[in-house]
Amino acid sequence: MTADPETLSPTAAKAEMKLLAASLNAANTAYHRADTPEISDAKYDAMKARLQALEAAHPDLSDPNSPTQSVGAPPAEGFTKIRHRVPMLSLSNAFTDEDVADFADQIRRFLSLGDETVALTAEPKIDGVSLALRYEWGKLVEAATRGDGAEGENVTANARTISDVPHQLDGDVPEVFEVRGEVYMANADFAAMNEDQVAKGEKVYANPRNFAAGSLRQLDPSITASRPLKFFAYAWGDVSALPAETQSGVVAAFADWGLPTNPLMQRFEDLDALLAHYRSIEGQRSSLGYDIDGVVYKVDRLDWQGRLGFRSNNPRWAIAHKFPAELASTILEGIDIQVGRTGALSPVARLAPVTVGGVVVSNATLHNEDYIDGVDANGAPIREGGRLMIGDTVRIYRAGDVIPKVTEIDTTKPRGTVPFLFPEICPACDAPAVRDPGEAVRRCTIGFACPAQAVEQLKHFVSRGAMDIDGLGAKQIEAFHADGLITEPADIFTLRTRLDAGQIDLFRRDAKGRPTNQKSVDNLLDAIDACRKPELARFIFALGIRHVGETTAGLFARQFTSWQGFSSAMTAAGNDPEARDQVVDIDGVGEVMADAVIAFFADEGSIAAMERLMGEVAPVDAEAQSTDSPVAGKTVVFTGTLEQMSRAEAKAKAESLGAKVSGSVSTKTDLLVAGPGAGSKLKKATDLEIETLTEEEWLALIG
DNA sequence: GGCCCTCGAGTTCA
DNA sequence: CTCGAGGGCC
Repeated sequence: MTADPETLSPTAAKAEMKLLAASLNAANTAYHRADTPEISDAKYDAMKARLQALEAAHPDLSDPNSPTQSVGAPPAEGFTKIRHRVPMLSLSNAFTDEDVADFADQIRRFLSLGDETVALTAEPKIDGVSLALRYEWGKLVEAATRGDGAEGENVTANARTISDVPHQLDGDVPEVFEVRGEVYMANADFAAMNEDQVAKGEKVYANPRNFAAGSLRQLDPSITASRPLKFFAYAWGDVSALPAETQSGVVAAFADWGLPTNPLMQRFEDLDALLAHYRSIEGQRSSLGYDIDGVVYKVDRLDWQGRLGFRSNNPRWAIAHKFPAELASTILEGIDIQVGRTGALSPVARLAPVTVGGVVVSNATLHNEDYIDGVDANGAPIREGGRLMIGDTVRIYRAGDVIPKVTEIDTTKPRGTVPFLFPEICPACDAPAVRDPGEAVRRCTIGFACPAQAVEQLKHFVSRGAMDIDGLGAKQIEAFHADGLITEPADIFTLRTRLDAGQIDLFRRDAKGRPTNQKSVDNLLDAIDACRKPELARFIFALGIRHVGETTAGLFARQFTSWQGFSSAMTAAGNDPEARDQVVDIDGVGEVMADAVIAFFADEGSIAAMERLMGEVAPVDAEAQSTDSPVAGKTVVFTGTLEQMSRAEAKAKAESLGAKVSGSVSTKTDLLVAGPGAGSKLKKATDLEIETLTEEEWLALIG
């Protein structure tokens, strides 16, 4: 490809163009599949430039579908997003029989059931990938992965290639029915497929779950079709009606509709029988033919599921009883210290690589200084052998089959001899690192001035739950920070003007440190511009104020509704004890959180950084507390004995309707719900002329 | 003051 | 996922 495009014969030009187009398309596919290493970016750019030159010289031969034409159109760099109408939550875990008994007790208490039996279903927990299938009038219309639980990826075309997934359900199916379940790959199929992959020189997967996940997320559905994926249906999301009043009834309906369901699912009224089933499934684990990592229990009655409702991240009516994790032994070769966003110094174990649960692990978290010393927060020993020494043989496992953890020292092996001295200065900036009394964590003391903390803060700023800037991930932040192009959040938004003014050069690296092209620079700047009007909650979260996570940021956003309202309230709280009290009075905010936010709004450095940032972005006002329920925004107190529900249930219900539930009557109380036996609170409420309702009246009010 | 629940922060590997 | 710690209840 050296001949001058102008002088090339049309036949030769056409042949070369065809070849180039094919290579570029292949490279695009490989890149987006992120499967196998392909040609370098430099070579890609050169080939593309050559094709463009040829097309310019021979416009009559140009193919309208040429890969050069896709420039300007959004790259097919992934799947479209689908917002789950009902969030796809994870389950809380039980590890012991006692945990399971606690789970059952908690349900009984929450529902005020007394001695009534709670029937539970039990089914194997498939180690695969969750998938949501939306059926309308029995016809499959959409399939989505779990994603972060709120938003997943649209993998409809891929799901249609799975033979276990019916395109059409049989029988009497509600108008809208979103079936949820697990996509998995059988062990035998996995072994055979991986052999194929080796033969073809393609990527080898570590375990069936990764293979299933990789297969489901292929951009080319024909590849998904070639993978032997299977599916079990066990749950549902958005539905117009339900075919039964119990968990087991709905799953039975699934089977009638033609969906595959797990044959080992059973219903139990007796806890011992339930646990026996757990042990039976555990015994069959190796002969099932597919990977499972525990047994899931669910409250069978759906009306009870409804009353139990949800905690912030998981339902109260289900739990996963996990099998004991696989352990592996390896040598502790050293301990590294990482500096987090808040300056926390976290020790990480450097291990001789070892395979655990099908994955090679060479690092593992050690949590904190005490953990290395082998003691808990109270100084009580947590492991035989005590303090970890470099050179020890340690046992590790992957917590939740993901995060490697060091558990214990293998005291049958020769012990290490080198003690680890926890640093008292920050390894990133040499500033003193101090451990406050009563705290487990040692922290670098200079905040944003520490380069490690600054980078972590910036990463947090652009991260998914925060500003979520497409194409500006951790790697890019590190690179831009190292080049001095981005040293604080506001710098992200001035990249374009600085580039236009010729002050900086962005044509340097992409995610992998390879040269960028005009297109990726344009994409990045457009993505940044698209984030100039963030939701208030995301914006507050992005600031990275200590103790203010996603939930608390949301709380502040709903409370103050505007950036102006929030920032002026926090500034005022710094100067006026009464204003501070008002912040502490917000339900869910205490002294520590309030002071952290106040300190942030009083700090000169952060004030200046925020001012610069506010010149670039404009957070959009949040919705005030929902107002469409009769109790929204009201402060409610429950007293006396509630006869139709427990205190916890009443509180959860009231809060879900936008009410604030308080424990004591004050002038701020709007409503007192008094059951039999109400005493001083009722008297106080009457004295204060606060509206008082019986439990029946309350239930009538909220419908 | 102690207990329970929830939230925040940090973590691995592909 | 896990641990530590904050917040709120008893």
